[in-house]
Amino acid sequence: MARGRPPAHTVDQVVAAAIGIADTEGLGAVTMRRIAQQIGAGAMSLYTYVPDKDRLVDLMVDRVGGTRTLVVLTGDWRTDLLAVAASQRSLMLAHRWLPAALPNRRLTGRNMLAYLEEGLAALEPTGLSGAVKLEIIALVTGLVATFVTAELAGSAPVPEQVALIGEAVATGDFPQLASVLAEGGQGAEPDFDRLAAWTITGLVTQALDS
Amino acid sequence: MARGRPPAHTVDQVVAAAIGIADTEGLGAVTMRRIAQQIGAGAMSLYTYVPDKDRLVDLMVDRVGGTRTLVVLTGDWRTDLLAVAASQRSLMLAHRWLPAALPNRRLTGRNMLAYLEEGLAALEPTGLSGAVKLEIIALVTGLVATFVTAELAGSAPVPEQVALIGEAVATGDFPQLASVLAEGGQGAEPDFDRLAAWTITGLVTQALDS
DNA sequence: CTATTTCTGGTACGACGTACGAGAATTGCG
DNA sequence: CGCAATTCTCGTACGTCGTACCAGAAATAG
Repeated sequence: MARGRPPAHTVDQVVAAAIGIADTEGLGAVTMRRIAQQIGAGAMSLYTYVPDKDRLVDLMVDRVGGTRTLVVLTGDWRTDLLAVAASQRSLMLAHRWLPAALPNRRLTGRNMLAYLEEGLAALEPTGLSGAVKLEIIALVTGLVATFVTAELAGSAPVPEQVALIGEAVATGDFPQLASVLAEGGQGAEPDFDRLAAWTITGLVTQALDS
Repeated sequence: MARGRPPAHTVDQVVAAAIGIADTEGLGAVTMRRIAQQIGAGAMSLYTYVPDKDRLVDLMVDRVGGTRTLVVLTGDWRTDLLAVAASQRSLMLAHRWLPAALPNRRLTGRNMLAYLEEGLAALEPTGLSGAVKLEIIALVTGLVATFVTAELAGSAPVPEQVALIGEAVATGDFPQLASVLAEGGQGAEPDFDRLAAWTITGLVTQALDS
């Protein structure tokens, strides 16, 4: 068995290389040629392991999903769903490209399915329908991505922007903005856990009420 | 005055053409050559009106922002902030590319500043610091984008995915997922207003408590 | 008229994803 | 052993993108 020329690499090597590049240089630096160079192969050889780049990103997402801390369920849906969200947040902080990569993904990987499974299990005590549970999970994932994106962006205003904004404010058309700029205070980091607790429990409570 | 060859177009024409393409064919179809063709110009002529494509997208975002329904403030921050969010949601539904275009934008346009101004005014009665107010506005914008994205995605599972998921489920490793698939019911559309009310109010309440 | 300024758009370059196909490396069969 | 069948490798090449460059066109100022 195992006829034909033996593969010089593996799918996992390809995906791992891609993740490494994304982690250190951002998602934009992940190109077929760059990955190939990383593992010492020709660009076209990658297509032996992966049908196209879009699927490769799917695999990247699923693979980092495998490193997520699994949640031990308590049976209280509030606690459990928040734990799932917190676990997902850690993952996104470890791989900053993840929030940007998530949109338009196919959820076919086993680790993504495991994530769904975990969320469904957490929501089991609510007695909600499966479809609603899935919708809640999608929303929670989106909310976490939003929070993490805000967290990562921090408040780093580019000088160019400050100049333009200052100019616009000088016209007097934006009094609120003017006084905020005059304040100039640094924004305290919002507490993810508390924000998540409120928004996520709110989500589920709404579903239960309707 | 007005020396030199007169411009054959205007920035507004360029931006409007780009928005038209994005509205009908998606953000991916917006390319310099395509826009140029649309207004009957050479691709390179666009660079007379816009420094580069990234700034053009900034201008697109700001221009559609100008069509947003302005909110009449009541003085109650809950009502007013939710009204701002609802107005932003309508905008995103009218321009489905907006949620995808929003990340990494420069907030230099007057309409974006007007949006911030409106949000700040809505939050004025809370007495929160300017920095925190801005952070809340950013989060609200992100939440609305998340909800709209979920809304637009609907539940349209691709057959290919269903097959792969069914296969994985058949292993018995995902019991929750299995029973959801067996259910097969269609998910009721989540009610944006109620979700927004809960999550956004929660956001501000948290800020007030800390 | 001429010099100056400004906009136009063809050509071209270096990225990108990837189709194609010749060559290399392996196994199975005679 | 030789030879077909199979499978992976990767150089070349095409069509796309954003956009640098620059010669030419069209206007005004003197």
